Amino acid sequence: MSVFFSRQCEYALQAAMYIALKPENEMTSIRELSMKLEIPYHFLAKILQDLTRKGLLTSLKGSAGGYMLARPKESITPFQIVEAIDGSSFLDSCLLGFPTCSKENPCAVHEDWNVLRDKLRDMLERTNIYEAGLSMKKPQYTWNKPS
Amino acid sequence: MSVFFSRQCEYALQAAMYIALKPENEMTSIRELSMKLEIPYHFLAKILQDLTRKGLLTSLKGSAGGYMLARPKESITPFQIVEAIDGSSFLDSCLLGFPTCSKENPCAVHEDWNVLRDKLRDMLERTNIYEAGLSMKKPQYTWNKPS
DNA sequence: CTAATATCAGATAGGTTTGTCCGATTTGGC
DNA sequence: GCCAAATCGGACAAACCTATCTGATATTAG
Repeated sequence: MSVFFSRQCEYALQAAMYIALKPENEMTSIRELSMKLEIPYHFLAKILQDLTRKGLLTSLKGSAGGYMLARPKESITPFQIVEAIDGSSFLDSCLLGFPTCSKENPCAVHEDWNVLRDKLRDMLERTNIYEAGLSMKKPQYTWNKPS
Repeated sequence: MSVFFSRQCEYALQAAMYIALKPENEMTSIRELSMKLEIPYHFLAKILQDLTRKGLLTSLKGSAGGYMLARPKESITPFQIVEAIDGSSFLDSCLLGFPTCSKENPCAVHEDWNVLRDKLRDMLERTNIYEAGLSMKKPQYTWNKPS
């Protein structure tokens, strides 16, 4: 059990925050991301392709190629990344796994889980990947941070 | 992504709550659980064997055999079921998937996630599987509920 | 033009989780 | 004692997720 998100989604979030800290219009290669974030190269490649298809990144082939954000770094939220990779089904599925779970036909933790889920969503939507990247003290992200 | 817990864990919680609503010392068979809760028979069998090995259920072979709770129904929390099946690693792992995440070296959502996780744990620990079963309005659980 | 260096696309391998099958064993009822 | 009904145990299959490999394509530098 990868806590909540899939591995792909975790890697996507890590990569997006990393790219957001780079100067705008500067390309970031899979190689760099893979090495700095310790993510398997080819696996990461697939994920970045996915994010590109979903319109969150733009890519450029050839030497000096790589990826950059498709939109302003402050306009992309972690939630949008999650949505692109894992989808948003966690927002309306039952914690206990009951196929039908509703206000009229609730499971034992239906309401409590609703509250927590909203907080989780809020956490992923009230910030953006740039601010999130800035807030991190991890060395993979601090080394190229503006001072 | 099965929202948070594994399928096995969801089934274990569903089954435990069901058994907790049965009269004490009455055996519940895999067949009954499987049909009422719509859980694959053989898969459920494995899970119940697991819960038995972990000391949460007791089993009896032969006709009129089945499973019952190993301890008083009010003393078993949903959290204990989760712990037995999925473990409790979700309590100390990073939401964004960073291998090392700590107060000194936090990820972007470290503190927020800590708070949510504590609430989640509290939700699973402040009740027991009997109360949880009683609180459900789902027909699978209400049909044999005391009035 | 050529070489080097990127991404792109598809096939494939490995691992884990989910789900199935079957024979063995135990228990209760006749 | 015998049969029916239940769990037990191990092997197996299917699906999904993670990860790898390879050839094709595009771009830049020289």
